[in-house]
Amino acid sequence: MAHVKVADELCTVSLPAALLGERWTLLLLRQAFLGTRRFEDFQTSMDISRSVLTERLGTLVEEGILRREAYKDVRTRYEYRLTEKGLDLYPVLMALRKWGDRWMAPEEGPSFGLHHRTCGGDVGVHVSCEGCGAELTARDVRVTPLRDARA
Amino acid sequence: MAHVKVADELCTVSLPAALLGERWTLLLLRQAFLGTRRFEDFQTSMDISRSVLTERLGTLVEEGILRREAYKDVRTRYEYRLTEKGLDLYPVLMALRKWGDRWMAPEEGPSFGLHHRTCGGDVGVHVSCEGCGAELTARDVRVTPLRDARA
DNA sequence: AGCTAGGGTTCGGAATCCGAACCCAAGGGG
DNA sequence: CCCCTTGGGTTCGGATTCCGAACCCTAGCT
Repeated sequence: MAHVKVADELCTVSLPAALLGERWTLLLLRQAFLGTRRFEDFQTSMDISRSVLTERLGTLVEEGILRREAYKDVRTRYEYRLTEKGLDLYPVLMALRKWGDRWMAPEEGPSFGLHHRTCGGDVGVHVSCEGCGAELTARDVRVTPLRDARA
Repeated sequence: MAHVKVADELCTVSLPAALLGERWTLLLLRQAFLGTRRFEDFQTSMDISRSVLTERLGTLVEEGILRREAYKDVRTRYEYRLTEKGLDLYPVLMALRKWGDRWMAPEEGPSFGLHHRTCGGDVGVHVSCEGCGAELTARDVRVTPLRDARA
């Protein structure tokens, strides 16, 4: 594997990476998956500045990952909820968590547990071959530049 | 699911998220998985400033995700290679790519293909139950705060 | 002796981030 | 009727971080 070069603007890893690799965005999504929906709750639970939070929520809405929706509490409030596109980021967060559990876990273990709602089993994340079903690591995968490869 | 609060410093999602959510880090890892190893190659392939690259490579080495190693070319050079801890981030990158393929792919499709080296099959990423094997979405998972939960 | 290449470091200016203060609309209380 | 509170923001000045460009150092090559 000799230093494959790809055009960033067209790479389906770098596009999401640029988005999620912005400060706070991943944390914000973690909160969203934990059920946080309101501006105030995001702000206090993550300890982010209000201006930056406004901005991040804004780009996530623009990107179609969150949806801003009015609803009636005692009066009109807004909530930010994951769209289908947003929910589809679940594997990314789970992969992150698996890695965190293994390599960065504090002594006391993870701060919350995740279990299959119906059978109680642990949640796993696996990279596998759609063809033969084998579990794959980076070494088992061949990378083929499809276009725009120069060196 | 009513807005679970967790201490950030102890959460195994936010710890890695803080690390990977730093600008450039995810892109750098993508390059690493594509086989890039040398300072110059990282710099030109990602178009990152040299000072920031030095810094990022430094923190990744500190974190034990990359290893800086001297080797003999025509003379002594250095390369940055993924450690076991680094290689273990593969599922994160794959999950990112799957999502990118589905939601941000340019017209022409992804810029490179990934296939199982031995059977040629597509690479998949799945969140599933370790107990019953069922494929899981966010909705199928119950979150249980294990400690430090306050509201 | 001078040139080149890899791998950095060191600037000063530009873009981001932050905390704190402010704004505004809609109830609620007195 | 007036003031207070709450959610959801916006605005501001100062502190960080980022960036590009220039510089440095070492070995080999010519």
